[in-house]
Amino acid sequence: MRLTKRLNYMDKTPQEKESTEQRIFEAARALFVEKGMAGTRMQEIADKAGINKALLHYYYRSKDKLYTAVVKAVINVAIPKIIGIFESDLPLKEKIEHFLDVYIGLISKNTFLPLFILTELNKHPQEFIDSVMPKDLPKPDQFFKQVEDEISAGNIRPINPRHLIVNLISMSIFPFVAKPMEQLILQLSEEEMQQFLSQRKQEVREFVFASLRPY
Amino acid sequence: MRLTKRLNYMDKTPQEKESTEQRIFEAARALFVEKGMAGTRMQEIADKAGINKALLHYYYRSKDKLYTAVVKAVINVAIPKIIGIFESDLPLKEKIEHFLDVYIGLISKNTFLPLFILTELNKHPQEFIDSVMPKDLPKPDQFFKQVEDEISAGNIRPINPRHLIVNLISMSIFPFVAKPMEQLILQLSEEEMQQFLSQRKQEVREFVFASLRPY
DNA sequence: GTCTATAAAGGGATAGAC
DNA sequence: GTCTATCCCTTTATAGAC
Repeated sequence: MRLTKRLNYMDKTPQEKESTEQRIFEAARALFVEKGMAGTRMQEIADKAGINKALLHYYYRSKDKLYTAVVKAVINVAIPKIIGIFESDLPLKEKIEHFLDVYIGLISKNTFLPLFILTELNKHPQEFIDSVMPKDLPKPDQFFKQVEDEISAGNIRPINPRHLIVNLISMSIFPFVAKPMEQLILQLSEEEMQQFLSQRKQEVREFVFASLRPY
Repeated sequence: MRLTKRLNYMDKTPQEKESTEQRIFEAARALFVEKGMAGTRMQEIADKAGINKALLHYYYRSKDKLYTAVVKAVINVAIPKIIGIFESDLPLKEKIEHFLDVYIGLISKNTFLPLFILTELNKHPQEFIDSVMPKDLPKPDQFFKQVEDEISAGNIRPINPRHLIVNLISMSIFPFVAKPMEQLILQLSEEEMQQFLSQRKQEVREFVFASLRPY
């Protein structure tokens, strides 16, 4: 029985590529993210991984342990990725554009992921704040300083950089997560909605830059 | 056996206040919203309602029917409430302020609700678009016109009103739903985070108004 | 490591008394 | 309307052969 620790579930060392353990993990990840812990059957995971149910218990002792492994891996990959973008060396406006590019691109292809992470983090908030924070989590300090410099230079209006980050993330992630809700509210057809979402990147960019204009 | 239709789960006619059926519904609502359909046990619902498991099946024939009743009620209350605010008779800026007031107030007390609605709507998007849309769903047309009038009058810069609504909703709801995630990203303590969220109303107001300034 | 077979527990649903 | 007792299918977990 093995219970391998893996920080990044996307890591694939050449030797063990497509090992049974990995196939199990990947199948579990996909299903848990889509249907949640309680909504996923061990049998489904086994089927998707192309192996037998008993093997799941051989590699991961219980459903609970398998689930926990998935949750930790997913969150430990996603959070640093978000922060990482803010820590690049680009100038502020390019950084914001880059963030919107990468983000809106990623999310529109991974609809389930944000909801899964949000739900999970809400279920055990303290656990993750404790277990993830101590690590090598990058800090958005550089971004904060950059914003303050631009304010001092009179290039943008005064603004609390933390709220700016939260506004950016909110306007990038939420519309995709809440797509069906918005479709209801805005009364758009599927095609119109698709069209609407494809405009987001440009619209958010314009909205934010307009807001940052100095008074 | 009864299967009462109730549009608003907060309705309580004086006579049947705290009827068994209502207590069941309310217990089910609280648990389903918090833990989802698959994550909630019929036994839990019975316990919370202070009655026996068999009674659940007496009032609602199956778990599935009970769940469906809850989901429809919750969504049929929430969506019109969101749109309703945009249809009031206030001038644009007051309307935006009113929206932020009501919204940020409501959501900060009901953390689970938005995630539940989003998850549900993502699971059966078309079903709800069909079953909710035909009804008396108010349309945000008045708000759209109002925005266009202000643009024509030169009071605000040109902006697509749909994106404005989505920006407002995103910046209001998301930060509360994603509280633990933001705590990780911004590296704030629980108290600092509480403090941060209490500033949201004012910050979003300022951010939006700054963005709407004419060029 | 991987399988088949089976135990053990969990949980939705119903029967029937009151 | 409400309860107790019980059924029975589903699902997790283990035993043991290969």
